[in-house]
Amino acid sequence: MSDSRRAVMGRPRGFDIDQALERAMRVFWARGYEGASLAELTGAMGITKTSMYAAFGNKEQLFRKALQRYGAGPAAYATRALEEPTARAVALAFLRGAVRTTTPPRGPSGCLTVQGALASSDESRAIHDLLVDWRNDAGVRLEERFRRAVDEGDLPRDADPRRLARFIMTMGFGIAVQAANGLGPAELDEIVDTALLGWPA
Amino acid sequence: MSDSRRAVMGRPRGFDIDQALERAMRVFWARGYEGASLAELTGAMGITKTSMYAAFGNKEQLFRKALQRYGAGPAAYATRALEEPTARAVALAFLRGAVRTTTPPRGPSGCLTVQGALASSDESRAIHDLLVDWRNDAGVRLEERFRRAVDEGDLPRDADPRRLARFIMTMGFGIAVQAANGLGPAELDEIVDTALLGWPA
DNA sequence: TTAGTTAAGTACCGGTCGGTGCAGAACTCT
DNA sequence: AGAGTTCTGCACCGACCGGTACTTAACTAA
Repeated sequence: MSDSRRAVMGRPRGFDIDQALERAMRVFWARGYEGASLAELTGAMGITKTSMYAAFGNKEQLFRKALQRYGAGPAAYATRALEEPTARAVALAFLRGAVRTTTPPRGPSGCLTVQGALASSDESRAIHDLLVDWRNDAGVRLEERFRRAVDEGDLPRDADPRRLARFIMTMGFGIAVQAANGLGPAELDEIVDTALLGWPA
Repeated sequence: MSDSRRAVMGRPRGFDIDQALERAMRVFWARGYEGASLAELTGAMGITKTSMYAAFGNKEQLFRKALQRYGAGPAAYATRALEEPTARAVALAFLRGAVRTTTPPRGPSGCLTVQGALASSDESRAIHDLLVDWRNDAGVRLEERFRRAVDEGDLPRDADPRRLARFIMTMGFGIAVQAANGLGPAELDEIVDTALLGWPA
């Protein structure tokens, strides 16, 4: 491994592919999949359409790569939250993370996976479905974590892990919309506190 | 008033303008503002582009009329809920209404005001802002209702009406996303029950 | 019948969409 | 140096975008 220093043939790429992807991700985040035009994407990436196609394939694959990067970066809080010791701490960390990510000091408000393609025309059905799966996967992982919490006695025996996970996911999605509506982190944190008032002891 | 039977000059309109608007609304609901093309809109409306422009002005005004119709029709639950006798009943009616409207037996899943233009390119910024205002207005009306509930002693003196309203709105938005994700009314009703567990006595 | 008014259908507008063909530039390998 | 390989910039593609000019159809008023 570590061929990164191996000399490669041909003209070397004239731009940082990671930085270009980061910028594309932010455009998709702000505009959604269909709302982001190639002109705006490549403009923000600082490269031409030709270079984008050579490096990423096409717009759809660029979005898929951007979504991967989003999951590993801004949305990593969702995975980290699962490591908290109690179900309540998981829920709190998850929602606080959602608040932080959807209200960055600079950068787009909201959540890429929600803004990406909630509604869309037929051509981008593939992206729409990809995002549905992405969001549902996050819910399933939360559900499994809560199920473990029941096993560990950290949640009451009669608690319904699936239901709790869906509730937390619903709050997360709602937070994304509220962030797009202009609410800031302080206001959203209040909402999170309110949501957890009824959390099973 | 009631000039509807007055004879009007010129060739009579060959389609039902109300029905056409209803169909346009459903296309916007499913596709969002930008995702709905004139071709698809007029196709569903059963008229030509020319007739649409003559009757509604342009795409943006068609959307505004469709949004009005949405507020008076599918989204009327939001206003009706305010008439419930207690704050808790208001919250429950609001969320149950959101569930029903976002999961119709036939017709698009989700909420038109959320799917419409969460993320969008610059050209449709006007529609984006219109929807932000629409959603925020709904929150303000809920807040006022909860404030009244505090005055009437129906909510505890220390309850924060704005915070509660924002929480309920957040749940409503989240429900819209979950509906778009494929959840059905039964599952969403469970989520609503979970959300109201911590509602102030 | 004729003039005036409004709607409908066709054919078209410039602009932008995502995507490419091609020539040349910049590199490695022999 | 020369061949082989890869990336870049420009010009361009057909398709579709929202929107419109113009002719014709269908009505009322005189």
